[in-house]
Amino acid sequence: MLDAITLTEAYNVSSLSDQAWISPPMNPELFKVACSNCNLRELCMPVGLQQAEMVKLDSVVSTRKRIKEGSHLFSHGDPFTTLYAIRTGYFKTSVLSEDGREQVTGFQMAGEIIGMDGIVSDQHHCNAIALEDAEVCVMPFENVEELSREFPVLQRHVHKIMSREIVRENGVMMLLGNMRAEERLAAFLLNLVQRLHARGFSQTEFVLRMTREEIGSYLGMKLETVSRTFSKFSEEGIIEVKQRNVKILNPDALKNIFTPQSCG
Amino acid sequence: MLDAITLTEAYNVSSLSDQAWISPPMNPELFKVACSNCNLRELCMPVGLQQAEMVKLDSVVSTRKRIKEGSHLFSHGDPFTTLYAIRTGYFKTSVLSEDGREQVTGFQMAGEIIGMDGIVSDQHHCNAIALEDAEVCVMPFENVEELSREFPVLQRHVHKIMSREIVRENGVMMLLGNMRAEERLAAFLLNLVQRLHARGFSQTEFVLRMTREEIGSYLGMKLETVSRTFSKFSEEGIIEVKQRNVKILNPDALKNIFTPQSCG
DNA sequence: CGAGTCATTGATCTGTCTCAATATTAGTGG
DNA sequence: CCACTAATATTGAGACAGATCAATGACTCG
Repeated sequence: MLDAITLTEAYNVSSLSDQAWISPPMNPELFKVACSNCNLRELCMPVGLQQAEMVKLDSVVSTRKRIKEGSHLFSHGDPFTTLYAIRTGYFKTSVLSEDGREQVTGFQMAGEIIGMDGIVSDQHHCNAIALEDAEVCVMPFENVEELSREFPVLQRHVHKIMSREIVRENGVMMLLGNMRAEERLAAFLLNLVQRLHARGFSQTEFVLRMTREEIGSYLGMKLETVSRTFSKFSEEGIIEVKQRNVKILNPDALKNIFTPQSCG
Repeated sequence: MLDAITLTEAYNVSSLSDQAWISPPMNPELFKVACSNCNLRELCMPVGLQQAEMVKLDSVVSTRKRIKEGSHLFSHGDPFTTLYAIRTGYFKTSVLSEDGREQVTGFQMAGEIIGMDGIVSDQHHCNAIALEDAEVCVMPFENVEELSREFPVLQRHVHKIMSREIVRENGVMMLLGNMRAEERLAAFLLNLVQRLHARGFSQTEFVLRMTREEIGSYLGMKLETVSRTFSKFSEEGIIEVKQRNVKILNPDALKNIFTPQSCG
């Protein structure tokens, strides 16, 4: 069985780091069909399951589904029936206010679970939109619940996934309620890099999958402010930015942005 | 069996509305010991359970616990073992940034469940602090999970409670990311009134349990701005404010505050 | 190559913060 | 019961971070 280190190495691109601004390797061939044989199993639904349980989990995943860049995996109001595990590609989730303002509530990547917003009222509250061509595992929630009743380990894992989302959103509330523009962007970049690193990508350079406007919506600031803040970090030698390509030159400086001052 | 209407009437104070600024009736005698006989069962854990299931649920609630105003039910870093159902009193939950800034993540009242932030890492991420003397039902999470495996209805309910929290936080993100000070306070008041009404209290007048600073922390604004916005609503005849006593004179005007403009 | 989308940068404006002073209320002890 | 204190709330004046408006530049894709 692959451990986390092996997984990391399988995706590691640091040996390619002399080629600047490369895209992360998103070759679909790397992914096997079943959970029990999936490269993402250390990050995704099967975490902590025994082999026998994991084989059972394979039966939970009913189908796979491809989503074209820009199209909706689900939309506000859609009936909720299933959770989705992201295999490849990136998503954003967002909510719309009654008067049409969009708030991006998160950016999701491979191994992350989306759709939990739909459980409470059997219909989705968010929109989930692919930021690039993507593939997801369809996990009918009935199946998840049934298997959860059988396997306490899976039950606990499902609870942890939902709890993690609650805690993540607490962090976003801290960000939106208490931080200045620079702090927000620094927190965003650090979080992104940390999650990419957990998937075996470089800790220093990556390609943003979202526009300045989407970043701004997520961080509660205007796209111009996002752009200006990127430029400021760049002038200070903390990062290098070319459009959506970002290289972190001084991670410590990014972490030291945080000082108690006014918010927005 | 009491239905929701009966519950509402049991708590209704509208007949006392000529006495302005009264406190909601929080007589502990109203509450019976067991879930199966609790006035809050239409709002709390037992929603949708059959009598037999509810009797079983009684065994989940191991003990009750009293918390003095200002003291912590749990704190960041505390080991997580149980969820809590609020019987009486109000709580705030908050997170602290590394440099000591507080972000209030929510205000909770009778019938609401807190502690779910602890599941993901077996320790709490939030602080939960009583805003007045309070009483909670202690529900060891092991028990909850065990009974969930037995009763799909309870399992689904637990999932819904967590999903509801995710959706609630999405709403707060919208508020913090996209709304002006007036909109934030209006949304806050409307939400509070709606939840109080569901518990049988007046739709028009109530007593705030939290300081201006705590409201401000929750809404991502300074206490002075909270106070000014209260005064503005008051000058416009939308509400009447005397310190923590609030009377909503024109609910429609509150709902019409929302117009797409700049945020914070 | 051309049109549309996305990003950058500048100049100005404004909502909210900051600092500061005062008013109100609740709690305490004599 | 009333002073005294601490906590909380209100209000004012000025400052500033980020929004807005606007123009230009860079990239993508058919």
